[in-house]
Amino acid sequence: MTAGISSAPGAAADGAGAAAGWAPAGIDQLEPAAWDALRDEGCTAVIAGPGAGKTEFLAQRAAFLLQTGLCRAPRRILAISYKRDSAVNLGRRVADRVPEHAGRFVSLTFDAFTKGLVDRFRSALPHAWALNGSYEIEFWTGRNQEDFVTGLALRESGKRQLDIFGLPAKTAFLASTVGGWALPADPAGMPTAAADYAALAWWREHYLRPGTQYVDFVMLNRLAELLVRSRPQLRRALRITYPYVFVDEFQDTTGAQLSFLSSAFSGATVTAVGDRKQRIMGFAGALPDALHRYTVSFGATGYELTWNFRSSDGLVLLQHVIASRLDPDVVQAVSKAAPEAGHIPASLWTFGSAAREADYIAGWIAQDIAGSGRTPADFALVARQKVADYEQDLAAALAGHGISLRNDDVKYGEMRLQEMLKHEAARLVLGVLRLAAEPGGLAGVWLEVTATLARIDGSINDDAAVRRLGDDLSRFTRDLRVWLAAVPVGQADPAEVVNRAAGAAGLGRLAGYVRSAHPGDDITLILGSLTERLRHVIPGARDWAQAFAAVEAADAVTLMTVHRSKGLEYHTVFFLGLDDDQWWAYQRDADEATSAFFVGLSRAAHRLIFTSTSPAARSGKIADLYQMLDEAGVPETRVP
DNA sequence: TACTCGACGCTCACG
DNA sequence: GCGTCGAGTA
Repeated sequence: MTAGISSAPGAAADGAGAAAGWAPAGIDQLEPAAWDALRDEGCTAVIAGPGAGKTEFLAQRAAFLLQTGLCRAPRRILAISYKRDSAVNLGRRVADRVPEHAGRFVSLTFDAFTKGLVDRFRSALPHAWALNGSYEIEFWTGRNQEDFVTGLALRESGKRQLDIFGLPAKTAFLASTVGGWALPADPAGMPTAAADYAALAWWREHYLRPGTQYVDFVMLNRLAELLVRSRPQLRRALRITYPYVFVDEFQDTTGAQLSFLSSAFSGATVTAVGDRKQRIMGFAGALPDALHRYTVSFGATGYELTWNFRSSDGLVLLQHVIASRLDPDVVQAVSKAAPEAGHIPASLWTFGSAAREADYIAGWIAQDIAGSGRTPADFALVARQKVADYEQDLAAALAGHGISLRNDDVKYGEMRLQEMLKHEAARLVLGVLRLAAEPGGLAGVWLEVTATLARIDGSINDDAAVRRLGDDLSRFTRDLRVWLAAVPVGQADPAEVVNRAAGAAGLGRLAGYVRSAHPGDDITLILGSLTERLRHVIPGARDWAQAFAAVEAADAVTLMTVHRSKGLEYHTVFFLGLDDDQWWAYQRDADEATSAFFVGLSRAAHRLIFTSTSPAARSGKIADLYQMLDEAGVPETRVP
């Protein structure tokens, strides 16, 4: 854990001397290419395949810059990610590694950063693009965009031709057409190119208008880009504050984001990390060659990390077969994972029916858990898409062995399960229910619930008031327990159960609290979602305690799409549905589909099992994928 | 009210 | 590629 520490934390000294003596803290080893990239004083493009320890590399690079004084106080490092989760994770990792400098590491999503610029410097926007009052953020659907393009084509030509301008339809209109147009400081002249003309028309309809102005995050990005391009003072201030910029998952960068980076940070030292082989956001506007374009325009030095800290030898060999298909020049990765004996690294199981598949997988997982001490959370079931198709059979089969299945992607009411379970209000209500159903033994839940109640009450620092809240809570849960005891699980109305529990805080006060503490969130949506989730788990529960625990499903086998699995890892991964139905889009973009295949299969650390219920798939549209498995020597088992 | 036909989403995402 | 949903028809 502490191997390799040779620089005292905080012993920041000047320049090259300190840099030469610096060594990473908190990890055992770093591969040579990572060392070189980490100490490079210019812009870098770091190719990091699955399991390369991207987050750790960035955290160590941050430690290097902060501890050696290359990034001297009060200057900061700006780290840009795409997902909120990733931004939070990276921030946390840096705080772990260099707590004394954590305040100078700013980890944000791309959209959070650009929106923040527009909000803080809105008065500096060129007159023609001024924000008049408070704007509204709109989430336009593909349909909205298509209607706009159709309408524009109709107005301009009288002909109902979608692609009259050769414009992309659906969500690509905002991502490419609006995102691809740099706002002119003075929009007096009419753009001549059709795409730019359409982009301006979009701005006219939604933004350059009297009354409320509507934007989405692509438009906020364009406004932020205009801001830094047209105000040299702001650009200078940004570069002084953030001389170092990190961009994670660079292969997912859109054209708009790349243009923002160039306008805002072309003088800064940028560290871009990514892997073209994991580019699976093309349909949402990610550029096909973002890393290459960045390398050219920023004059970045390329590095390739080839150690894989996640996957065993056999799996790394399999990954190489698919990686070579995506990039013939790819360097063979080297497994640095602790080996585990006794596993067949990869196999392919084929079944006669979906029911048989679910039964067999469930039994196999149960047996493996019983014999190994692993927990359900060590297993993931990954599918290309439409995971809901699998959920019922698998959940029932696993439940037969006392194992629960969690589908983070599924929406209950208006919210995704993952989102809902993290929300303070849902956690409060669920906590109250669990306290009522399981008296004693849930100390952590008690603390969380009383803390939330104190925040709602505004009495968090008033000991007497907090004690009173605790007493009220005891009384409340006791009454709720009596009520629950009188209602059998199967016969209760979940909505009433949730509403009663919400009464612990007072429904009106809870709603008011959510409005002020979580602007934009809606208590009725949250409680509605929790109600639906409860309704969903009740049939499988023997009593209330079981039902409430099942809502959270903390130790469960996870079922998810390839897209959600990105960045995660599991001991054993089942890659479900190697058939034409799941992979119908293969023909549309074989490269992106192969990348999705690569992302999904590279989540596995020790065991990977592909499954199919369609014997015809081997010679169907995804014959290529099967051929790669054959090439890698993956054995096939026909399960009767 | 029952039926047909055709368009469309699927995979992500934001304070 | 296919299931789902909405518009249109009788």
